[in-house]
Amino acid sequence: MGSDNDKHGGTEATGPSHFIRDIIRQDLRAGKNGGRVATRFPPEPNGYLHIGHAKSICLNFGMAEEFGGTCNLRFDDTNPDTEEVEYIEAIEADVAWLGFDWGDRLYHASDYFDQLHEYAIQLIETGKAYVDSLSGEEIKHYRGDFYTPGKESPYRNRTVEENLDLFERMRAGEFDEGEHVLRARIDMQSPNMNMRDPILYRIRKKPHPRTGDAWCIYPMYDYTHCLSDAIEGITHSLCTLEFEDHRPLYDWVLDQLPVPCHPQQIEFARLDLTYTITSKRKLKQLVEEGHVKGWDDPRLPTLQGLRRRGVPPAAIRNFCDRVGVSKADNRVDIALLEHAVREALDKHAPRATGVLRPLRVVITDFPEDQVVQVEAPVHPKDPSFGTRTMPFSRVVYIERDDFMEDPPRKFRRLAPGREVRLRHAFVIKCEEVVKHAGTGEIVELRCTHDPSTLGSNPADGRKVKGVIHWVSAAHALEAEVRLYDRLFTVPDPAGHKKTDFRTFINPDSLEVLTGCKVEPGMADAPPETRYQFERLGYFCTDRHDSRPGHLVFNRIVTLRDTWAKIARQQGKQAR
RNA sequence: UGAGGAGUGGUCGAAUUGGCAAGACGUCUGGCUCUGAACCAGAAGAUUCCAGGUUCGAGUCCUGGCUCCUCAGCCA
Repeated sequence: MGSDNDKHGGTEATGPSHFIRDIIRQDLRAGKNGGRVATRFPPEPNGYLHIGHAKSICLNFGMAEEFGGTCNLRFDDTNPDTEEVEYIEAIEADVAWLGFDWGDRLYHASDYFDQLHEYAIQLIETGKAYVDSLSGEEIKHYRGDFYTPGKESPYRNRTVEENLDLFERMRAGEFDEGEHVLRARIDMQSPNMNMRDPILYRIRKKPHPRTGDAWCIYPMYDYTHCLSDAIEGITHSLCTLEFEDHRPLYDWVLDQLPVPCHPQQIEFARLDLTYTITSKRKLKQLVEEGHVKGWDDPRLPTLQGLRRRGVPPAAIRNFCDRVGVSKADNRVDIALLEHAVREALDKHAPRATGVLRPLRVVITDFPEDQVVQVEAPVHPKDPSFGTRTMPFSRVVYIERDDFMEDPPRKFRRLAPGREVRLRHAFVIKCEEVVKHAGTGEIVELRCTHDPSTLGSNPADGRKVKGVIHWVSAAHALEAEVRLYDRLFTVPDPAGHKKTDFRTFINPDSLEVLTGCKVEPGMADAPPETRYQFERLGYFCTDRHDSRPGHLVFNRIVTLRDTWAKIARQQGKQAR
């Protein structure tokens, strides 16, 4: 069984190079940073991680590992308004689950609050920062806009002593939120809005998840991030494109202060996926409005959702390697993720039988009381998985889809008068279709079997075209199966200016099937056990709802389904 | 009317110093098969955003345009 902890199965193959790898290589060749590579993954603990974060995690940890460096996990926890320990814990669990190890390098920006405060005082002393007493509204007006240069605040030229005094009193809690802020003194005329005297500290009279009541002033991202990087000795500070405009400020702050090093910020394009959304705000909306059942709903691209769905972490790592790293906006086809999932699972998932929509089949020429234990490989391509046995008896269930009374062309399954192979067992022939007297619904098939076909082809050399799966009615386990499909019906649900993304929610993204029949060998499957249900897809026992005696399976992904494609085309032609 | 980025098959994405436009996913064919899976073999699909220019030769260099993305939180 594919262990989730086999760290790097699937990421071995170093894909084609990308510009960040090239930069690091060049830096190493040039002897920069003393040959060191140090990265970090810096989440803000105000939400759950999703597939987009996975790209960043894989990149940061991946570069460190590739070049013999280190990657820190650092929480960017500078805003007590929105951040919670619950998220901190979930994020740590997610990164670990993904397969990365930060060793003893778990940090928080809040670890540096004292140092940051010290640096702020230095900035004030060197005239690079000042306390502004404009209101929020005024600051906004003074800042100007894209086309209008900003105006300097009347408080911009306070003396160092006055600034020091005010800042100290801000820290001491003498003022209310919004009364004063600490600002960098840069350039109100700058065409880059980030350089128009950005705010460094604001007053927030909120307890912090980690520092409690120790502070009532909190540093802003732009000030905190670069300094945290420098304090940790980060060499390459990888972030997404929207921070490109912030780089001059990142560099400016570091240039003003006696920091131990000056990390290089490099921006790359964030990952977007078709048929889903990754915006924190929209994810939150889906959860809170009940369109999905929580942050770990298996339809969500959150790491928790993917995990619950049954996606192996190695598949996510592999996927992240394949999407590449560039600066172009992109939307990766979710089929690539599905491919990575199938690839990982094909290799590692034991095979099993599950009948989702059972149709009763009576083998009329099979003795009532006889049970044959048929043997089947657990993994047809990997003998090390061993074999299993499945009981075969007079009454079995097959998939309703595997029988058609009036089959179309190319249908290779069961139909009146036709033969089909029951996988790993006998060839059977459909002799009679029994229907409900009132509704006309097919309730049972009556078939005969060829006793010579267990483990061998028909002696007379006739070809049996179809193979279908089955499970013995007397021995089958009952199970609930949750069929998941894409959450949205369009590739870019958030990209329609005039239409809210919620209108594209796929009404069939979840179908719950009860009364499914699965082979008895799965009776003791613990939660988070993955199988391939042959001919159907990959399934995983639900983390929370499944237990031995009460099996609940999530469909991770279907197998590639050529027949579905043919049927679709035939349907189209018929129309 | 500002600044910073980005444009390569349907989707991602490669392409030393300018030298035959990789690869993957997807699509389509065929083969194999006790999973219509997997696997194997093959195919189609590209005026490299546009227009000029330099050059024996341009995705790459130059000029001019076009389109898209990001930025006006005391969020990150």
